[in-house]
Amino acid sequence: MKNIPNISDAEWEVMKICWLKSAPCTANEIVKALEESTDWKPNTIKTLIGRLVKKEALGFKEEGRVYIYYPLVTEQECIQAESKSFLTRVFGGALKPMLVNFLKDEKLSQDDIEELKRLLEDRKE
Amino acid sequence: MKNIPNISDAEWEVMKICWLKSAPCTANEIVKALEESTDWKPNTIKTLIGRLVKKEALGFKEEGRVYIYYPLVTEQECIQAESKSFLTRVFGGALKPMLVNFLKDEKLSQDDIEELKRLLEDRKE
DNA sequence: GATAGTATACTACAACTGTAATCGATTACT
DNA sequence: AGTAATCGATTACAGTTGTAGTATACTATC
Repeated sequence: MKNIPNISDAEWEVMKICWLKSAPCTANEIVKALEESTDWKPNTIKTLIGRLVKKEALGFKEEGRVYIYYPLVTEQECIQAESKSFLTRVFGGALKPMLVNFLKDEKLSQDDIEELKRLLEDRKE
Repeated sequence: MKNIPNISDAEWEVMKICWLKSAPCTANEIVKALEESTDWKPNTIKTLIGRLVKKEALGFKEEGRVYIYYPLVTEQECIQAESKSFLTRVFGGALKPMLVNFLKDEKLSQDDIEELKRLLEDRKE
């Protein structure tokens, strides 16, 4: 399998934009989107895009005068990779203790709990 | 509440040793322990310890000629902090999607599933 | 007391990150 | 044609991290 590059916190925000929009987007579209959720300067965002290209997390095509960018890695792949690294670091790779920890979280609603339970039900053969 | 310092991957390994041993331990004890699980040079480990002291994740007392180190933050606190940052970055802070993601993991045994289900049961009022 | 062994402290250095400013090329407007 | 606006490329710069080497101070030994 393809190996997923490390994506930093700030870079992750850029990727999220690109994943959200199904179509490839220009640097400016990314900048616009991020100016709503962050207070990063356009140059900062350009830098992040550049780094993601270098890491091969984003690809681009020249379209006339501008570049249009598109993800080279899927959100699922990245989530899996990040999750694994988190799990390894914090829980020594042990899935269950991690889940136990989170299932205790206050913020789960009764509905959430129901849904999660159903999910577990389905896993039983 | 006290604010938890950022602890890097490598530093986390050092903290795990300190949390494991309930008693405060010397640099050498930490080095010994880590030489079994990693191939870091003693100096590397000393550096990590030093950084953790500077971040106030570890404290120390001089005990004759050597220092003995002890955690200033609990494992629980750090796990919570890391978990939160992971959740925010990767899942935009949404707990349920994260759990859904992990509950689908292949590596859960039937027993695990049972236990997790019981945990959820207990949460229902 | 000179020397060899330790312990901690200081220094090193490149890669990655967050955060941007500036440069150079091109285009659009006047 | 000259000038301003725009886009991507290059450069900047400090803080963190991984990974250690070197220096310094103290102690134990010969």
